[in-house]
Amino acid sequence: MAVDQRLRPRKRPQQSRSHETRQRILDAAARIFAEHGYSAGTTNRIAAAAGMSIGSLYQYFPNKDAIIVELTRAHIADGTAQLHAVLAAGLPTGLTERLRVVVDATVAAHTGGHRLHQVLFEQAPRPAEVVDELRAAEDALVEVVAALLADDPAVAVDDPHLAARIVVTTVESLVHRFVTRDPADGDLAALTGELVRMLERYLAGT
Amino acid sequence: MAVDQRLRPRKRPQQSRSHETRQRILDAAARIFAEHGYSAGTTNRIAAAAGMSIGSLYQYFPNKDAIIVELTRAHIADGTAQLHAVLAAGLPTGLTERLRVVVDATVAAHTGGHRLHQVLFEQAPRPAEVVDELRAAEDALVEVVAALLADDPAVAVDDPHLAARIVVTTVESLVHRFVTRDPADGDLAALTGELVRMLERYLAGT
Amino acid sequence: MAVDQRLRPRKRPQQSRSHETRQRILDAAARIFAEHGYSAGTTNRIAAAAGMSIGSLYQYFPNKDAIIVELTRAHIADGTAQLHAVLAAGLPTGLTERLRVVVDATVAAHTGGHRLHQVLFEQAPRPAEVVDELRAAEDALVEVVAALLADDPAVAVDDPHLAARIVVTTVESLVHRFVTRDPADGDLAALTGELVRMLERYLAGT
Amino acid sequence: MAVDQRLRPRKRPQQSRSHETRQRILDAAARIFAEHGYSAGTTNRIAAAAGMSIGSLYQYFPNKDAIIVELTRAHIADGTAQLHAVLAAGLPTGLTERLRVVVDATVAAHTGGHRLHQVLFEQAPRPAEVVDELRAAEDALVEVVAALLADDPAVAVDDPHLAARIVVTTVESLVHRFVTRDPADGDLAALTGELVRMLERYLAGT
DNA sequence: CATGAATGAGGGTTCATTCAT
DNA sequence: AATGAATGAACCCTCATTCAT
Repeated sequence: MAVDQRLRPRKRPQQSRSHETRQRILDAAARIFAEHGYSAGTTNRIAAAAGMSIGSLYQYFPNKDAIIVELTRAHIADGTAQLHAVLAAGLPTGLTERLRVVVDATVAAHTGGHRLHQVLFEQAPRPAEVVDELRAAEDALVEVVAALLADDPAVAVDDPHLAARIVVTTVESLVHRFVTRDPADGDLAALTGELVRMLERYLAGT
Repeated sequence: MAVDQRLRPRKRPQQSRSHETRQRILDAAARIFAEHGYSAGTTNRIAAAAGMSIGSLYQYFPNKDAIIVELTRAHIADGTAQLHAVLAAGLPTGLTERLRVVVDATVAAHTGGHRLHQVLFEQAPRPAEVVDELRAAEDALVEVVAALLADDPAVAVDDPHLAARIVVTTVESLVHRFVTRDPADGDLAALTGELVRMLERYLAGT
Repeated sequence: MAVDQRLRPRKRPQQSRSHETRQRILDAAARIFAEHGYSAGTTNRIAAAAGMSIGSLYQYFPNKDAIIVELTRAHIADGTAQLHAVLAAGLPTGLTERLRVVVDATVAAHTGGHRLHQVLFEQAPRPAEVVDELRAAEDALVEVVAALLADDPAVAVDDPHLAARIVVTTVESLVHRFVTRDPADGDLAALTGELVRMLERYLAGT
Repeated sequence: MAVDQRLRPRKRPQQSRSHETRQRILDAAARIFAEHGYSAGTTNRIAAAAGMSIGSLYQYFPNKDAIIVELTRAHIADGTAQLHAVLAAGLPTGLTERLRVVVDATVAAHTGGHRLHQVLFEQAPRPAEVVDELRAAEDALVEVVAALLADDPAVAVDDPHLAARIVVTTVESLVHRFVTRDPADGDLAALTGELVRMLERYLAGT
């Protein structure tokens, strides 16, 4: 799995100034992509939004896709961090409550940024590298959830690992669907409520 | 709901030859889009793949998006037809068996064409018209499933309609995920098996 | 204005049939060019408006510009005929009245067809051939007017030929300007009235 | 009267270099349009004639018509400036002499650039914006001439405003005609001479 | 003669990327 | 480092014209 040469950052953040500039570009890119979509989110527009020249932008990122990659990485990291924060904050005791918390956290992670999420995960070309990272992040999460399920006496599943994978995937997929498909707020509540119920029954077994 | 003028077909198949040519273009477009993605799937490439000049292509479709729309429509029609065929063939009696059949049909509908599916449903701009059709097709399916659930004594859900929506969405989303994530065949079997189990437990209630 | 079927000969001589088809094309072209302008007046549109296939059109005219040339020729012939008709109908006796009649005839020749006139004389490329014909027609007209001026005792100009050229050109140019520049009807009357007065004073001398 | 968005210049001349480049494009466009006409005056040809890439051209003008607009504006400004220079230089006292000066100035304004003038005023699509400017420029000129006529004791017209409009239009139209019709120099002199005589008699009245 | 599907050069325009200043 | 003018391949699409049927 050779690292794609084209995507390697040109410059290491040797100085904090440099790091700030990178961040300014990423912030601008996030705004621009969310507003214009992938193909209309031109590098010139991003540079303008970041308040710098296009030439400067290319001193921090070798090409447009490298920006996308960074943005995606940050997005993954954010999601992971948010979930880990929730887990670290201490989960409630009941299974239902736990699921509720996780689903809500996922909804929160999507809300507000789902336009960018859409660009990142639906429109932009995603290099194998990022796909791998995404998979790794998900696998890590599955691992954590599997452990939780194994420890929970209320859970009755044969293969906690498989169950964890289904749960994680289902939450992620459905929440994305629900959030993306411009539902009324009431709808979203009803759907997430039923999602929790489905998972609960599944995990609780007969 | 006026039909989007930009997307109107240019030529009615006045001759059987004409109809074949349209189909040739659509087939070529499906191949090209699956291979290159939406933006790199250029009209010139499609024309070349269809073995005709770019001018000819534009005699049959007014623009690139009209091709996408047609492809999407065909895709929806295919899926719908396949599912209705399954339902018409007579469902088995047990709940588990029924779910198994539906999930398998969905997997079959995805297999082979998931690259195209990805382009159609994730990358390409989708005009409101198609979004509406897609929603209508899904709503119709939800209706059918809701009726089935309401009639089934093994099913214990409060709101069959809501349950049907969750089931349909879950099957669709997860199967797409599973198929897209190039899993080994064994994996796919395990995942769909567990998916069936989840839905079964959900619907059977405590 | 359908010709009574029973009265039409069953078979026409090829020549006249061919002639009618040509005319159908020219009529259609006049409509299309007037409505769409030169470049948007495509040969396909013209063929469609003439109720025939594009292939047939090209059996009567070798290319688009040949149609333009024919149309221009017809336009010139029409204008000439109209003016000659006016002259043949017998001019009034007074100089003012005569000028009035000529100006009105020119306005009439422009009115209604000025969109086509514009296309023919402003947008379309005009081959040298047509330019020459146009000049010849104008020269002939100048000749006629010069003779009239020479015979008219009320006219006091040194060089009737030169005066005729100025008169003809002025009438033609200004009427075209007035008609083209979307004037209110009142405006047009005032302008043509003043135009007549200018010419009258010019010709009457001190 | 909102400025047509499509025609807004892309770049303000932030550097003097930039201003020169704009001018280079306009000069090249003037040459190309004069030589090839509007539709055959392609942006690529213009860029090539300006010695730059097509991309550069589009950094300075958002589209082909914006170039036409700019050229037209410059043309109008030139003509206006020339005439105002003549007026400011002090008109001669006699009516004939004054007319002579104005006609000569108009001829001078046309000479050399009449091919471009033809493209600009006959072939190219003219946005409402420019039409308005053109009309405004003409109206201003009419105003000035009307004042001159009203002040001149040798002038005997009922409505100086209307007379001024006729005079201005006539000079403009006929000079354009004369210059366009590639006459020998002698011809041009004779024609403009007679034009002056016509206007003189018209204005002097009986 | 009529048809209309097929052609493909060429049009205007965009945008990621480079490089001289 | 920063700038932004310059680049040009590539995109989508049009339309006059041809030619097999």
